Amino acid sequence: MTTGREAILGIMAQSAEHLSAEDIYIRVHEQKPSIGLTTVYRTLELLVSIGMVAKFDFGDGRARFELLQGPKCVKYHHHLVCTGCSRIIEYSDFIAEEISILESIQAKLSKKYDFVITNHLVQYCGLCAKCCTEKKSGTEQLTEDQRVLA
Amino acid sequence: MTTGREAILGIMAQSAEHLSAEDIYIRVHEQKPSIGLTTVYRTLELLVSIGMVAKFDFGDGRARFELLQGPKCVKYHHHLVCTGCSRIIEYSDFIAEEISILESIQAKLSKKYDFVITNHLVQYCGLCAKCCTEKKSGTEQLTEDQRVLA
DNA sequence: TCGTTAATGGTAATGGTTGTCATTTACATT
DNA sequence: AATGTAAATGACAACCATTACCATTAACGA
Ligand SMILES: [Mn+2]
Ligand SMILES: [Mn+2]
Ligand SMILES: [Zn+2]
Ligand SMILES: [Zn+2]
Repeated sequence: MTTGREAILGIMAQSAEHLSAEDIYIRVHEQKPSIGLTTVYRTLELLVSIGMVAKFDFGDGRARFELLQGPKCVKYHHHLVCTGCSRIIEYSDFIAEEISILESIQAKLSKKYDFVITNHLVQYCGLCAKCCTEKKSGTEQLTEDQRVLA
Repeated sequence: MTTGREAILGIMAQSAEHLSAEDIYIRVHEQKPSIGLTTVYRTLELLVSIGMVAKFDFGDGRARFELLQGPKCVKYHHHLVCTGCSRIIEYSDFIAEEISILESIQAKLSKKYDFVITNHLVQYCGLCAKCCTEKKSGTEQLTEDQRVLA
């Protein structure tokens, strides 16, 4: 354990969730300017490999990371993602009923296909209310543009 | 609908699943060399936007696509992914019990958070039997190397 | 303090994906 | 069939998150 790794873990423990590697780099850099972006990537890779950090892809072209251990950490991270604005809602209301069935299926899959299953991913994708109305008005504007050109 | 789009759809209908954009480009190029990679990307984007094709990220750095409509297409694509060799198993055995609870939760999430939810993603991640043994022996070799150097 | 190994950081390279723009195609109209 | 217009296309360049490289530095036990 080095000072750089401690600083990165500290940032992840106190910051909001779903940070990108660059997000973390910027915050770590503020309090310890000697740390480079490469080290952030390497540390995150290490933390993911030992199961201390989860890596997600929400479709916006960069990976997102969140701490799995420590206070105010939840075991399961199921997400509701807006494909319009990349807003992420981490719901916990209906997790319980999901978990039991997911774990049951995990056991069956592991046995049938001879896999060592380490984790799973559940993600709902759609549009939030704001993006939904924007998309509608956006479509209207597009047809107006087409009429102007016609 | 253009000839290029028809060719791409034809390839996706008859090929194995989980093709990357370049996979599709290579196959389309064989039977229609005039089609470029850019058109493949643009067509896939279009097909995804109208819900005819699903786009997945299995963590190997490139997007994967599969047709959602037509014969031999299933409605739900839940995957078991090996993080070692990127092998993908599309299981269908235990889907039924998943679907009902996922749809129930989708309805609750949609109502509570005011989202229009278009699809969801379920993915189990782990190591297949082959990669699991390789990883163990790989670790042993690594320690042997360390001993040789020591 | 010293020595060895692992970690680091700056920078270049990688590679999937997207942007640009001149040219071609599709298709409705004549 | 010929024509006109908007959409689609393809070659190429640009983008950008991530990774590779390598000389330098930090960690840590002796
Ligand atoms: Mn989360
Ligand atoms: Mn599939
Ligand atoms: Zn949104
Ligand atoms: Zn494998």
